[in-house]
Amino acid sequence: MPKEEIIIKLIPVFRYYGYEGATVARLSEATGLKKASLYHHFQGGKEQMAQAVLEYISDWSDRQIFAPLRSDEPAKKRILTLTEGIAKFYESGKAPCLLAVMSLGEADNLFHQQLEQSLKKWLDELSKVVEETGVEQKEARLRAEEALMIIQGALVLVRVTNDTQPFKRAISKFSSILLGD
Amino acid sequence: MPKEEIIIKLIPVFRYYGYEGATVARLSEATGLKKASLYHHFQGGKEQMAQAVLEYISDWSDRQIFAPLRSDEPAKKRILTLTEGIAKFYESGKAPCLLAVMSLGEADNLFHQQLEQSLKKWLDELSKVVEETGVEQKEARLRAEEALMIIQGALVLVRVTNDTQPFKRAISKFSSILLGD
DNA sequence: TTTATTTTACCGAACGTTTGGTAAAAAGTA
DNA sequence: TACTTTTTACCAAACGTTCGGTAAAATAAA
Repeated sequence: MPKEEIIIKLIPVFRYYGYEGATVARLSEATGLKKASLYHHFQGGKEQMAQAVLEYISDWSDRQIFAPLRSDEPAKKRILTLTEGIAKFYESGKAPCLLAVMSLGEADNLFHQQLEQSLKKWLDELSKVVEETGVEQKEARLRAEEALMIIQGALVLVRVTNDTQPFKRAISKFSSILLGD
Repeated sequence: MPKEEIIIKLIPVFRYYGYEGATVARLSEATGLKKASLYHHFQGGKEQMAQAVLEYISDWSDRQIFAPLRSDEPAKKRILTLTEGIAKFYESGKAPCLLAVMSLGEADNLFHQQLEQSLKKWLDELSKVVEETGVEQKEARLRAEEALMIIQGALVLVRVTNDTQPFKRAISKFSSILLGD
């Protein structure tokens, strides 16, 4: 099995169970590979699997989220495209955010630095495109921050209520916050 | 040691490590009681400890958050008091939300129903007080929802960035969302 | 044949939990 | 009151299970 395919199958386990809840047994079941096969591909064990998943998500974001955000289209249109991307990224609110989930417990000790860096990238990239709509730096930063908060908060609400409606409203708010209504 | 004192010492472990990360060893260390002593107080084991913690937080919220929200003061003032209460509840953003943390992994299977009920209470109580400021039901509900999202999202941002500033801004937004600016 | 991949079988350590017990407090009895 | 019994609170040690991880053998691919 190609490594990328393995990683893709690992992702939802870390996403839904968190680092400590993502046992090697579960990771094995999700990939269809026996434990020892996983250790063949990831000699660093579970930590390396999580690392690979984080890197994969990071690369995926670069390609699917951030690159389109720097296209030559008008800033406002790029923000609307981004909004659709976010909805897919979080599967309409049904998929927890890996970043948020990994910022708890032991995982935070292991990965804090890159989690922080990933979030910083989100803030930076969002800020930048908002600035390009003619908003000054400070205000743009605040809007990026609030937009991310709304999404992260929506993910929690959806998880607890089993209702994706709040996420849809959050997605709508997301773009209106960035665009300033 | 009084049971309440034990529960209070259990809380931060579940809050910071999540259900699966909250090992009995950690719970033992946090309380100062040996494992077997914990099992003396909680025959249902770790699951019962988490249950007790959830109930304690629920009761605490009733007394410290929701009761003041139904006082005889003007609705706007009650909302401002609530805002201060929230800030304390989450220790200015440094303490993760137990509800959000327990909505992941195995804990969600065990406690989903009461987590859902707790969140519903937050939405209901917030909606109600917003309605009392003269806002119609549907709009009040949406404001309550957005206010909770902002707080939940802020907790994630604070956790990842180690910066409580976003939470302070979120707290400010929280009341302005409920009050309609 | 050589190399890469997967599997079975297994390991020590940590997991949540239970056992068997001590010491002190509470309750019952005289 | 004093004595006995019961209950409560706690702990050291061990339980069976599952954890993450490894070694050697079997299989597949080149």
